[in-house]
Amino acid sequence: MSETPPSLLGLTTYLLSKTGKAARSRLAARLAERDLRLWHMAVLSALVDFGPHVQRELAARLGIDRSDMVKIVDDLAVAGLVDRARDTIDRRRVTVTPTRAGRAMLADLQAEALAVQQELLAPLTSPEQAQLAALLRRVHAHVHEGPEEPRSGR
Amino acid sequence: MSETPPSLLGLTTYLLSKTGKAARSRLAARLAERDLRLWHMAVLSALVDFGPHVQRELAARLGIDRSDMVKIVDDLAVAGLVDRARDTIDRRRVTVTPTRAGRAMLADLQAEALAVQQELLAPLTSPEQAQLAALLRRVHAHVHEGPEEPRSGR
DNA sequence: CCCAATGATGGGTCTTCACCTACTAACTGG
DNA sequence: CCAGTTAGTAGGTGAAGACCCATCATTGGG
Repeated sequence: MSETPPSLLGLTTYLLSKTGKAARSRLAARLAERDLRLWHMAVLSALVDFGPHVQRELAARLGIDRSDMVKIVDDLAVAGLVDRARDTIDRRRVTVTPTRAGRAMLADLQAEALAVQQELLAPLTSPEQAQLAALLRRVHAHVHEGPEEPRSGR
Repeated sequence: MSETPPSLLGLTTYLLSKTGKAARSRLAARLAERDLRLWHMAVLSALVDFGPHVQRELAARLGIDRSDMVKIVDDLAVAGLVDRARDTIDRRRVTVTPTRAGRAMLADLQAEALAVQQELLAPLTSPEQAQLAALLRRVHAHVHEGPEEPRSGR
């Protein structure tokens, strides 16, 4: 009765879009419990993986506008998850560093992400989950390097 | 330099979210060239797959609000892709039927979706693409039956 | 010492999206 | 034939996202 049209289920594009949306919204819901959004997690990940960044580098790495990065970093700073420090040699720059609380929070968020993942991929066996991850990783790498369309007109 | 943090790449949740977003936005861009959006395609698919629907059934099947469905059907009707007809025995109901142009358009859109799919999944071999589709189909079926959280608060 | 470039901000706009309400026309059961 | 319910419709709301610009402090080159 409430079946999805088979025409759509035959399109991988559609499946990716739908399951992706489910993944995003479920993870976002978990983050929201801690008053965080996906970008907050992305920023924390970048800081922990690659070490302290100047704000501008952070924005460039994650591909978002630097004025938006300001707000994200601000949220994280207020929550005590990162430290913002003026660079002593170039006082225009602000170096962002993860705090201990920030690292702990990231570990927490990663656990949540894994929980969502288990919930989402429940019907797949472990090797299948790994295979899905491997395939997606390759697709992601391909998509990420050749974004094709910077932004469709507004 | 603009690498994505490995912590994120290790999370299937993240990969799904990202590739899903890429799939959605690319397909949406193709549809936009015809002044259509994803829901328009979904409605056409439902009509062609399952035959004419009363508007309310359409909304229920696709899981969207009936007031939003009104606008989608209206767009399609204006574009000549569907016919709206008052039910003769219950004149409150409006039966929506795909026109010949609507069917042709859907075929067109499906071709576009396949093109996007080829572009997106280029790094994968054919059997790998099939495998990805099969895995995603199972995940989608699972996600779709147990939505868990109807809607997180607003 | 001045000027152009740079980094961080704050502010604002413009969409999209999901949801929700109220209203009208029409049907149905008592 | 009246009351309550249902279908479609119009409209509004609020959040989220991506984008863009003006401002201000700072720096570095000439």
